This record gives sequence, structure tokens and C-alpha cells, in this order.
Amino acid sequence: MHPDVSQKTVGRWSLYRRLLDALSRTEQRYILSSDLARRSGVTASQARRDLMHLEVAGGARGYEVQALLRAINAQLAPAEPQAVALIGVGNLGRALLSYFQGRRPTLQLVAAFDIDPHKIGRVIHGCRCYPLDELEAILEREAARIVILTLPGEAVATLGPRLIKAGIRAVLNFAPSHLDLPPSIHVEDVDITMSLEKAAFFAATQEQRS
Amino acid sequence: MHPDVSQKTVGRWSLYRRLLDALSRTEQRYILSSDLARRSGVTASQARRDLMHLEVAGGARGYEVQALLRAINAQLAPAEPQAVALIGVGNLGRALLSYFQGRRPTLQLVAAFDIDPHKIGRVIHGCRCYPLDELEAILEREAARIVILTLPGEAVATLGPRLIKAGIRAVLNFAPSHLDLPPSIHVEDVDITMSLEKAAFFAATQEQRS
DNA sequence: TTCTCTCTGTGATTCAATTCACAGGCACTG
DNA sequence: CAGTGCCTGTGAATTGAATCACAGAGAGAA
Ligand SMILES: NC(=O)c1ccc[n+]([C@@H]2O[C@H](COP(=O)([O-])OP(=O)(O)OC[C@H]3O[C@@H](n4cnc5c(N)ncnc54)[C@H](O)[C@@H]3O)[C@@H](O)[C@H]2O)c1
Ligand SMILES: NC(=O)c1ccc[n+]([C@@H]2O[C@H](COP(=O)([O-])OP(=O)(O)OC[C@H]3O[C@@H](n4cnc5c(N)ncnc54)[C@H](O)[C@@H]3O)[C@@H](O)[C@H]2O)c1
Repeated sequence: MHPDVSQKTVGRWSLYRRLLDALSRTEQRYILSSDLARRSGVTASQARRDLMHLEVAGGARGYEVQALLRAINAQLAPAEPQAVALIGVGNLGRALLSYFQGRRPTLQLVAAFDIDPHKIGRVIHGCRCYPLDELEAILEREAARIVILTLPGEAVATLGPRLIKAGIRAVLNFAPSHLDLPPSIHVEDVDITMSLEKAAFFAATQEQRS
Repeated sequence: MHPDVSQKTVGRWSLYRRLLDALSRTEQRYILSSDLARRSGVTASQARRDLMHLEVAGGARGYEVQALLRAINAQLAPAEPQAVALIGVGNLGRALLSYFQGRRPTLQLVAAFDIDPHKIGRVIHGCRCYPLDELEAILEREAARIVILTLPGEAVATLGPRLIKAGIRAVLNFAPSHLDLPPSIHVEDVDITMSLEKAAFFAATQEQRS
């Protein structure tokens, strides 16, 4: 695979895929980089750069939608489905469970974990909730290499070493705590509070910014 | 105010504030840039650069926690509270309402909007839900300049012009659709699906990356 | 077929953000 | 009250990403 693809490019592939997916259910057979770009909110040359890394040739009518979609899927979705686990079945965790359950066939939410006895043992949005103690055992059994963290920030700190031992490869972290993991594990932080505060900051300073 | 503060820096201020806030409730009076950095997952020189823009002098024992906290608050939290509205009271919207209700006194969730008759009129996590038709009227009444979008992607497209008319200054958008707004309105996109797909991509490529 | 027009693919360039590296200063030590 | 060591503040250098700009190619017109 291409070793020289930037993280940002991977993110935009996901974006393009969403559009192409919608397009592929319409009559439209071709799409111009400039269209794709405008509809994704990026510049045309950036879109072309991103598509460059996929080995799809565009022509004078643009890119063939199906071919692009296949190429991006080949990058983003590996041949066999990936198992995902979620830790912390609170308000946010449940929203995610409900949203992702069955939406992406290549990303399967196979297990949830919590410490709350009321939640343990229940099946929430089609996903069984286990006690946190069984984390390692069940991650191994389900071959889950990706975890979503939606538990309180304080609780996250102690989790690092356990995730390493369990052989986790990537983490999607919603908790506002820095996870100290080796660089071989990819950490994607989604800090909603920070995003809202950024929005508030720029709302307050009347000057326009990009 | 400083016109030359990068968006990324603003984001990290929010991060530092969270740590300082916790510290300010302990005995610790001073903090080193290197500590702050390690605990936020950034480098020490980056932290120093970010703090440079605040006008707080650090000494040989580091920075005074209270002084830093005050300086960051002065930047992030304007004198009077900012009103925030939320559109789309679904699973994610409710999680956000519950989380932010009363957490930041300077950010008040004053109104929610939906088109579902079952939700309209109810008070959800302390926030009244109005019909979407009344959007402009109520945003004006409450002087809300910030909106959170947690409605389906297709519905977002039609919303742009209404947000402009309503005098919105910043948007926190969870829907996977590009919002085309003038640059005077700050748009903060939080694309959870994209983040998960990025995580999955890097989990699948065994090579280690930062 | 030939001519023209527009779009892609990409080297070169610009722009932004991060890191380096060190001068200057404060705190602690003896 | 020097002397030492670590920490800050910040220009300079570096890295990385986005943009520019243009050569080359395919599509359609006549
Ligand atoms: N909900 C939001 O809108 C929102 C916004 C910003 C940030 N966050 C962050 O996302 C995380 C989750 O938020 P939430 O609103 O869902 O919280 P929540 O309180 O609703 O849920 C937290 C869940 O984690 C469980 N839990 C607590 N300690 C645990 C542990 N050690 N191991 C496993 N499970 C444990 C709790 O039992 C609960 O079910 C928090 O870190 C929060 O700061 C959430
Ligand atoms: N929940 C998640 O975990 C998650 C993950 C990724 C992306 N998202 C995105 O976040 C958004 C919300 O997700 P959700 O899970 O809360 O969805 P949801 O279906 O639970 O809620 C959507 C809400 O929006 C309301 N709505 C629909 N059309 C509307 C309109 N025109 N005006 C106002 N309200 C309208 C619906 O009545 C419903 O209450 C979606 O765009 C989704 O793609 C959510």
C-alpha cells in the first residue's frame, strides 16, 4: 500500500466516499474533481491530489464514479470486516451504538463494556454489554482491534496499559484526557467540548476567519 | 485582542484550560510548560508558543496556575454568557443536551429545534424543544449566535440560508454534509464517521504512524 | 481529421505550523 | 552573594500541507 498518504488525505477519502456513494445510486456516471471538491468543501486541486494516491485515471469527463468508489473502498475497507468495541455505555456511547449498528458492514460493533451493574449483561442496540473486567478476554475472543472510548475522563487514564496488552491497534477517544499510547497505536481524539469552545471563541470575535 | 492566533492554538487553549481547572483545585501553585505539554499530549515548545499569545509571564518555577487559568478564560469565555441552540433532538442531540446542560456557565443551551411532533413542546434535559419553523424568531429572542447541528445530513443543506438570515456566528456541525456559509461564519465540523473510518484505516495498516 | 476547449496529473511554490536552539532570567545552594 | 542549573520566550530553521500553474490528453465540433 502507499506509505506516503497523509492522515488528512485519509480523512478526506472518507468524505469523498460518502458523496460517491450517494452519486452511485443516481444516473450520473462521471464526476469532475471540481464538483467533488465543491460538494466536499475543499479546493479542486486538493481533491485531485487526494485522488492521485488512488490509482484511478480520470479523463476529460472527470472520473468514473464507480471506479473511484471502488478504489476508495479498497483503501478504507479491508477485505474482512473489522471488529470494534465500545467502552462506556453512557449517553454518548448509546448514541454511537445505535448509529453504527449495522450501518457499515465492514465495521462491526461486537462488544460494549461498562462498570455499571445496571448495564452489564444487557443487550443495547444489538450489542451485549460486558463488565470491564472481561475486557481483555472478550477483545481477544472477538478479535477486536479498534475501541471507542466514551467513558469519563478520569477513568481513561488507567485504561492505557490494558489496551496495549489487549493488542488494540486504534482508538477513537471521546474522553477529554490524553491517552499515552505507543505510536504504533493510532489515537483519534474527538473532543466535543473543545470544538464547541472553539466555535464560541470565533463567534465572539467578530472578525471573520476562514 | 490578538488577531494572529491560529485556530489550532485556540483549540489547545481549551485543552490546557481543562488541565489547569483540575490543577487549580489542588495544592499545586505552579506548572512547567513541559508538564502541561506532556499531560496534554503536545510538545513543550508548542505549549510555550501557545501560552506566548496570552500575556502571562512564566518564571523559573513555571507558570502560576491561577494566572494562566485567568488568562485563558479571558480569551475563551467572554464577559457575558453566550446562548447556544441545538437543531435535531435525536440520539446524539440528546446526549449533547444532557452533557452541556449547566456544565459551562458561559455557554447556555437555550433552545432546541426539531420537526418531530413528539418532541416539539417537550422540555428535554432542561431545554425546550421548538418546531423548526420558529427557528429565526426564537434565535433572535434568545440572542443565540451559536448553533449545534445534529440532524440528518440531507436536512442540513436547506438550513444554510436560514442560519445566515438568523445572524448566526458559529456552527458546530455533526452532520456529514458540507455547509456552504460565508467565511464570516465559523463552521466547526465534527465528523464522527470519518474519525472512525480513519481509525479503522490505520488499524488495518500495520505500519506505525504518529 | 484537425482544431479547440476543458480537465487531469503533478512539479514547483507558497503558506502555515511545528520544532530547534539558544539568550536571558529566576531560584536554589553553599 | 557568586555560581549553577533549569526554565521561559522567541528568532531561525524545518517540516508538512495546500495552492499554483502548466504540460499533456481526451472529447466534441465542424
Ligand atoms: N455526551 C456528550 O455530549 C459529551 C460531550 C463532550 C464530551 N463527552 C465525553 O464523552 C464521555 C462520555 O460522555 P457521556 O455523556 O456518555 O457520559 P455518561 O456519564 O453518560 O456515561 C459514562 C458511562 O461510562 C461508564 N463508566 C464510568 N466509569 C467507567 C469505567 N471505569 N469503565 C467503564 N465504564 C465506565 C458509566 O457507567 C457510564 O455508563 C465523557 O468522557 C465525556 O467527557 C461527552
Ligand atoms: N449518533 C451518532 O453516533 C452519529 C455518528 C455519526 C454521525 N452522526 C450524525 O449526527 C446527526 C444526528 O445523528 P442522530 O444519531 O442523533 O440521528 P437521529 O435520527 O437520532 O436524530 C435526528 C433528529 O433530527 C430530527 N430531524 C430530522 N429532520 C429534521 C429537520 N429538517 N429539522 C430539524 N430536525 C430534524 C429528527 O426528528 C430526529 O430527532 C446525523 O447527521 C448523523 O449522520 C451521528
